[in-house]
Amino acid sequence: MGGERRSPPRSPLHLGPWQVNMQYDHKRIEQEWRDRWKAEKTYHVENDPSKPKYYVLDMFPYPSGAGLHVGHPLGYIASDIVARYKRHSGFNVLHPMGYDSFGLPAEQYAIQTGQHPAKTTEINLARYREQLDRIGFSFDWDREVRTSDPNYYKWTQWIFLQLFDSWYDTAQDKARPIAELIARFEERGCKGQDASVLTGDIEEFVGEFDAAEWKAFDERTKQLVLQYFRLAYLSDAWVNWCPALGTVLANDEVKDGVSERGGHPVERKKMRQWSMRITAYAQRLLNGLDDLDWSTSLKESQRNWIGRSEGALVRFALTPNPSPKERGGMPSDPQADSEGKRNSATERPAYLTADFKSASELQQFARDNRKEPTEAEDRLWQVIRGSATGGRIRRQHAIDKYIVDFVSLPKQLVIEVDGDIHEHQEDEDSGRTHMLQELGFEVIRFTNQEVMADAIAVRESIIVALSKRPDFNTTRHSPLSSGEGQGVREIEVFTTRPDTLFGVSFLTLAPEHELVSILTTDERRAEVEAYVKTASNRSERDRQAEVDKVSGVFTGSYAKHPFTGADVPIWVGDYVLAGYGTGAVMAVPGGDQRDWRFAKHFGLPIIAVTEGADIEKEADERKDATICSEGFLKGLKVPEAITRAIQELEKLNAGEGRINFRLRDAAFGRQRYWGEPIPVYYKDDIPYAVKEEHLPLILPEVDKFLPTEDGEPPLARATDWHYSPLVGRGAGGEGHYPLETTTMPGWAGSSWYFLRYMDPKNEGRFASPEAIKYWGQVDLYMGGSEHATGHLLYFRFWTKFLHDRGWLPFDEPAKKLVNQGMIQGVSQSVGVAYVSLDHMVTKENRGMRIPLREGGYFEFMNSHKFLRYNEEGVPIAQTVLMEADAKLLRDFEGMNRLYAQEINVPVQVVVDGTLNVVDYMKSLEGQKHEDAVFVSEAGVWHEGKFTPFAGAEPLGVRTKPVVEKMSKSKLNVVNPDEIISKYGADTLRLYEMFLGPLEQSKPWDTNGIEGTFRFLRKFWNLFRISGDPNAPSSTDAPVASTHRVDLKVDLDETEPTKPEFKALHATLKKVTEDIEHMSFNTSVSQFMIAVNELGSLKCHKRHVLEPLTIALAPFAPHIAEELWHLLGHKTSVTLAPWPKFDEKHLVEDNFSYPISFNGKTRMVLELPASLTKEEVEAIVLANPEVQQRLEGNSPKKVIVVPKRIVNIVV
RNA sequence: ACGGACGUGGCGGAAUGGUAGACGCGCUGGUCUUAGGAACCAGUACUGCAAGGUGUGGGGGUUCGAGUCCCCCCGUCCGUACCA
Repeated sequence: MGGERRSPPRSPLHLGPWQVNMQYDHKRIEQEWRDRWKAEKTYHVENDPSKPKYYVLDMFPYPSGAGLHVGHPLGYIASDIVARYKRHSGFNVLHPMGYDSFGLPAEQYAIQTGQHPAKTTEINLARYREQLDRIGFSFDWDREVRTSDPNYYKWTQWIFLQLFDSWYDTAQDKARPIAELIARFEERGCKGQDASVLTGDIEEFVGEFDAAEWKAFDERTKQLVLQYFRLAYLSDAWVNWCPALGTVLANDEVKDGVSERGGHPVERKKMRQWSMRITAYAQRLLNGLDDLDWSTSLKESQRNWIGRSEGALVRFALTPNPSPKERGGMPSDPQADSEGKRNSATERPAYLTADFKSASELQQFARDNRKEPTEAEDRLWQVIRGSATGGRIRRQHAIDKYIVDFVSLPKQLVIEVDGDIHEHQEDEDSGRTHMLQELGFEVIRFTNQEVMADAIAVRESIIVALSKRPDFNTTRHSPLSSGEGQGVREIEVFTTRPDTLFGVSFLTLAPEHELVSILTTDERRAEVEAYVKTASNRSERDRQAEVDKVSGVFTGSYAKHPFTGADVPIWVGDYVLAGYGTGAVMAVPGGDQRDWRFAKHFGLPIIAVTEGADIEKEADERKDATICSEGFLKGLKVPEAITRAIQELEKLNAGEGRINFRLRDAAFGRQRYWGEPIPVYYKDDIPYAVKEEHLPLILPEVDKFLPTEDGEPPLARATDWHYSPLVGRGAGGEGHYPLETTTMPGWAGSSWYFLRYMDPKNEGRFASPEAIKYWGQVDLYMGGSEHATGHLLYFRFWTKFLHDRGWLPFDEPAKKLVNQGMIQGVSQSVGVAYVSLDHMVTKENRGMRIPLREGGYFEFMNSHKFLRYNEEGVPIAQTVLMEADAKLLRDFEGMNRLYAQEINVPVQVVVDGTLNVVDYMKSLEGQKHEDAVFVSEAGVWHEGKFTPFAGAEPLGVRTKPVVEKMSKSKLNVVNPDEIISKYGADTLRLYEMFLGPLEQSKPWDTNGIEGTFRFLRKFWNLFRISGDPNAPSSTDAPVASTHRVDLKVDLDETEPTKPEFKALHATLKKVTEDIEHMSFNTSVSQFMIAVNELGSLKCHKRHVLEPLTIALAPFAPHIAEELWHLLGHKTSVTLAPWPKFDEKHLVEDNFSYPISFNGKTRMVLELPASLTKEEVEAIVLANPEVQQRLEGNSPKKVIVVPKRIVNIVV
């Protein structure tokens, strides 16, 4: 194998056996140095506190099976240059690499092939590593981490447990151990502020209780209450369910209604689900952005994703008439869990993200409406609440005109507890039961005595009854209303413009809003239900596509305006999103264009709210307008009016200032196999943490990677998926409890990996405090902008959390972040048409004609020569490929029964814009267009034969280049391995950097690479290297042996001349500055300039070439290392100190002054650089050419900027 | 629609408010070669025979001086997308 690497350079100069001029042989050099670096652990990094540290990190790659294309290493090369540069500059540099090796693609592949994902992942990693190794990165592979390694995910699980064991204390504004919350409950219970649950997607909230009540709760109830506070929590939440992938996805994993990976449709589904309370950190995630050195676009993306908006929550009281109380419903219990549909992350005051009633309001409510729940009801509630029955039971829920005791909505099962009242009202009860059955509900009844005697037995009966019911899971269609245990009193809306309150002419509810059915009057019910049904049947995509269509319907009900007391009609409209704010808006057609369009469409009143608005034409959304509404806001500017309106609302207890976030809590459980097991077991259906000493909880073996027949996640297939706190994981039995069967999402492992690199082998902690203190934050984080709202948000969230709990001294992971741009591919496209049979053989018997570029036609005659036949010998449609020339295509499209389009052909079979037909045909063997007819300007190809038009030479089909994303499916992928074997890794590295600014997207053009390759060869030749090409190469010797001795340099040891020094130091200066500014394309240019200059100066001096070699080392490490050793050094160039540039070599005696007249440069005068302004002016004006240009006029003004320019104003 | 980035030769792209087009590709001509898809030399924004003139998406402004700063418009790309 060494022999092959030693193969002679492409054009050896046959000067004789000895002292041959040795040409740059990248294959030999690169292989040799890669081996030696590995053997000598050149890039090994110690945690060495005596040296300043620098942490350069690349975003965690997920190695798919597809392998790298030339776009992938771009960021790695840039970060490697910085890492190497910092090392030369005296820093101890941490520049690690590892793999995000859990994930969906490997699992999908496993399902398809039956192979264990660990195995296919291993293969992918090996291939990825091999490709990385070829590029010459300075990674310390001893620090490699893999998220799927139990030694790694042990700590991912540990962090999960920390989150499970924490709650967010809004007073201290940080996460605290849950024990502190328990202590607080024991001391003062849960009241007011404390009772506020903080979350986006959670739909329940904790009632108030005092210390005594807390202590009286049984263990189960306590645990259920704590669920509402934990940062990792289990709840019934609306999730993005992807049926094709069989799992839940986080919001950032869904794009345009389909999964980001694979593009499968995603639907909204309500599921019991692990979530992460990232919403608690919304404000801090926002604030933290200000101090980060990240690109503005990335910070903007995060700001938009978090979506903070300030405004007010306004309560519109409902007019009495249609309220359920008056319609015969029973009064309700405000202390029971109030659902109040919180999809929003509405907060108050700072970080509270759930909606909740203010204490005063609750009390008032309680006074008005309190219904003492019977003891039996309460008893039963304690045992069936939450998820005790396997699904959620709601209490005191309004159905049609009744309020039932308990109901399971998905199962449409009503549970009634009959006390004395019912016994006296049997007639009425049977009517009620009948009515509920009409509505599709089953009703089961228990007596007070039954419940009091054995509530658990009653629960079991309920569970049995539930299990017999089909799963309706159609909450939004059910004729249900306001939520658990609460009569409808008001509608809450969120608005950013409370100053426009006087312009409210109607309210609009989202079709999914829970008040819709209860507010709908009987005469409007049919219409409203039809509308809601249509709206809900439309997919997210349809809805998005039809944003300009106005639709809606009136419910028949009215609300009261908080200021004027006027009746405000309540409408339903699908322009209101259920998921944002409260799912209801106050419509101000005069101030909001969406409301305006709705009002215009339905003829609703449009009230002017601002001065100077032309409300007939459009709404006035200006934020600097003056309010014109009569009343206390009149004459105020918008910002002042907002403040004033909020004050007035608060006075009336009709609303208050609010901050609303768009950010939702993140779904954390995946119904998949290939991920970290969530270290939780269930006792009595309550999740408990697996003990730390039992971590890692190893991913179990399963027979198949598919869900079970009951739809349980794959982990449920494992036979040993039980846990005992005493002995750990086991097969079950006494004292063993079932373990959680969902696994963590891909982002779990990547949210903290930067910490593990600091101390990757630590068995006692995720990383030692010393290592964390030393390495600290990432100094440079390099990666793609596609992670803006996913990884980078979770990454920051976990860091802040670990900081809160005292594990980290900093609360942001990466100070500086750079997004490398994409390298785009250049696709080559041709036209394709499918010519139908009847067109070919009929058409007035003329056969098929193809119009040609220069006019005229090529005719497929009636010979059927080009027809394709199927097995029965019947001719079928023929594929025709032709030049992707617009005219040609157009002509095809215009012809009957033809279908024409453009397709890409592999870039490998295109040379200089011409498709090599023969190669292409070969690549298509057995595929779609295998027997296509190719029509080019010169003739027609068919079955490998060329039929020329008169006099034409055989020619391929001309292709059209299109710049687009580089991807396998677009057939435009350029593989780095091919580039490396032809030009070497150093050339690849230089060229990728040379292509353009790092952060910009730019197309890859392999043709341009020759320039950088030539540069390296020229640089090599400056060293005048000679040797014996037949001498044994050190590549045949053990890798650790000393460097080969058969090459030598012929350098000039004398002191460099001034121009030589200048060429060197100008380069050192520019390159140093450019690396600091990450402007690598210009540093490569500068190296080229230097080499060109030194070449024309015929400079072969050690004192010039040696520093230049060090400066080149970060960019082209292999050649630099080789030359460094040829210069006589015994240690790696990596250890050489960075050469300092000296300004004195750049000082010129003379300066060529551009002389401009009125700013336009007309001539250049070389003058001594030491001259003062006045001297320059005098000399310039005395110059005859200047005089000639002045034509005797004296200049109005002369501007002299020393060593820069002279400008003469005439 | 909103937010962000950007707009310079045939192409990728240079240019602290100071000679626009560095460097590279491509192209043209030449040298050397059996040959060139090797190497080297020269040229290459546009226009004009030339002197010269014109040029950084368009228009306006600030300045002695604008690719660069400010305002308006046009266009491209990337996010987000009825967010109240």
